[in-house]
Amino acid sequence: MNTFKTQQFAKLLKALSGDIRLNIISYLASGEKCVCHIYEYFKLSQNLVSHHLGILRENGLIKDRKDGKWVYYSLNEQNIEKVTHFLQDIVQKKKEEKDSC
Amino acid sequence: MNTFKTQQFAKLLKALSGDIRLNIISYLASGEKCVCHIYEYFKLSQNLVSHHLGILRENGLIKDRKDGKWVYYSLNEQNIEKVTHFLQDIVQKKKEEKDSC
DNA sequence: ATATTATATCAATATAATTTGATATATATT
DNA sequence: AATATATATCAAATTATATTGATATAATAT
Repeated sequence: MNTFKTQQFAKLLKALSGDIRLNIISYLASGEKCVCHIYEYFKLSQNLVSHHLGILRENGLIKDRKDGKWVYYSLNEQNIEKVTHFLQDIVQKKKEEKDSC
Repeated sequence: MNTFKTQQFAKLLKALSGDIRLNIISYLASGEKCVCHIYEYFKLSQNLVSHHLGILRENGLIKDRKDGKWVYYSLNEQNIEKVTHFLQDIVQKKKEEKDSC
């Protein structure tokens, strides 16, 4: 079943695709946040948010920074952009296909 | 839990995020294909591919066109681009945040 | 009319993701 | 040292998604 590359992006897209996780990503666009701010903001349990942050972190979509007892999370823009570029390339390829008709 | 808009995009991303579905999307970048070509290309069962095409179609990510007994599928670039723009906006917002420091 | 081909759908099962509750770890405060 | 706080992790339960096999529909060909 096709390329390793596509499989990798499918994994990244899956990580982004959860309702909670996409909201967290959106929230982090306004800057670095510690876990407690995130779960208070969304009124979700600490362990649930921690779990979703873990998935985003494991997939390289966010970065973590520890300071005292707090862990601050922020966007890893470069990897998010890899996803947008992958999709953009597909759309672009389609457009070029059209031009050559 | 946050905005309707984010929820919608989470749904679109989920539709894109399956390994099979993302491969189909990639394949359709090279032009319109009928269902039989798609499942033969990937060596998958007809009903499985039909199911995944249904999900992509319901989410507006691909378009269908019936011709005789064939159904041809093609990318709905506009809606795919809505997803990339959504993600791009998040990254952009983060960058602006940085600039103002 | 019958048979064939392309696609979709349905029901059952298998697999995976999410959520909850409990506990562990590490840091900070008293 | 004992307590409190922030975060992570684990196991169990719930819910969602993927896959398979069987059947339905609709168009075409004989």
